[in-house]
Amino acid sequence: MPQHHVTTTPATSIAPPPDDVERDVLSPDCPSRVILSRIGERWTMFVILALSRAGTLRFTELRATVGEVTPKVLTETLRALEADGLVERRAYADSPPRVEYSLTPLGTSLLEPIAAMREWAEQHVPEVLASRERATG
Amino acid sequence: MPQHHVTTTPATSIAPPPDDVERDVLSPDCPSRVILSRIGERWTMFVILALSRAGTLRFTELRATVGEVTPKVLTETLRALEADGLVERRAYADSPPRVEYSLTPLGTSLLEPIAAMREWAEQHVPEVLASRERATG
DNA sequence: GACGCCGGTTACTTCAACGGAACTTCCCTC
DNA sequence: GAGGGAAGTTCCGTTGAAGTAACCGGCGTC
Repeated sequence: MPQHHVTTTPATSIAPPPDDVERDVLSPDCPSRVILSRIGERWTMFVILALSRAGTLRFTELRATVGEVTPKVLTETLRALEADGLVERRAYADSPPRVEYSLTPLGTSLLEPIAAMREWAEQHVPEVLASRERATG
Repeated sequence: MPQHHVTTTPATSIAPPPDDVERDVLSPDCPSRVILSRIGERWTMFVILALSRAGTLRFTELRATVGEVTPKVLTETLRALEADGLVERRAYADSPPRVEYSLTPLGTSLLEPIAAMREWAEQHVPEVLASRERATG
């Protein structure tokens, strides 16, 4: 007895022609969403910042910088960054194998907006955390 | 590199005292991670941008702007943003109920780094997507 | 007195991210 | 020929965000 023909979640087409901002941010191709969801992933920022300071790092060096990422997850992170053109992977046919990772120019250019976000974060996240605590803890 | 008694996966405490950048970005309280993982969530940017343009919106207005978010998820998103002090929720004892959402000053201040990120995204995400496509598609 | 609206809630399911542990290949050294 | 090191891969399990679908409570209207 679906009294509520409220179509619980229909809403398709109840929206007035949404302007570009709203539509944009919902699209899987929305530029902001593409990049924010990438750098919002657990280990992405770690890799980018580590490479930005070191210039070039090998797989095990990246891993040794923090003892808590498993090789599987680090590989996934690096492959994603490589696919996005943000990180370059250079493999040498040495033995033992040697693979070096570094930021591409594109990856380097991302450091600027990241810095802006970091600045805001360092200034304001204490407020955010305090507010979060007030709301139940 | 003196220490190569590096065991395969334990890695707890093999890391040399990491400097602040690396340690920081790993902490759950790392300012950057706090804010990036918040705005990286599926609907957060939508809410922030919609409120920044409209000033104030009611629950159903937010929902109507795009017909694809369920009330449950929108509620969760708004509650999280409210707990973080980024969004303000004002409920009126009217009938039918009326609830208005708007950005707090803190939430408004976040628009600036978001704009920087959006600018980068609009300039460079096409490259990212092209690169992604090259890598298998 | 059922209907509909608003702003939700509750219960269940699905999916991708993340994590743990062990195994692999190639070559080198002991 | 045992072991080691680099850079992974494979299998499996957990978790949490997101989605589906349905229900609710006050109130004003028909």
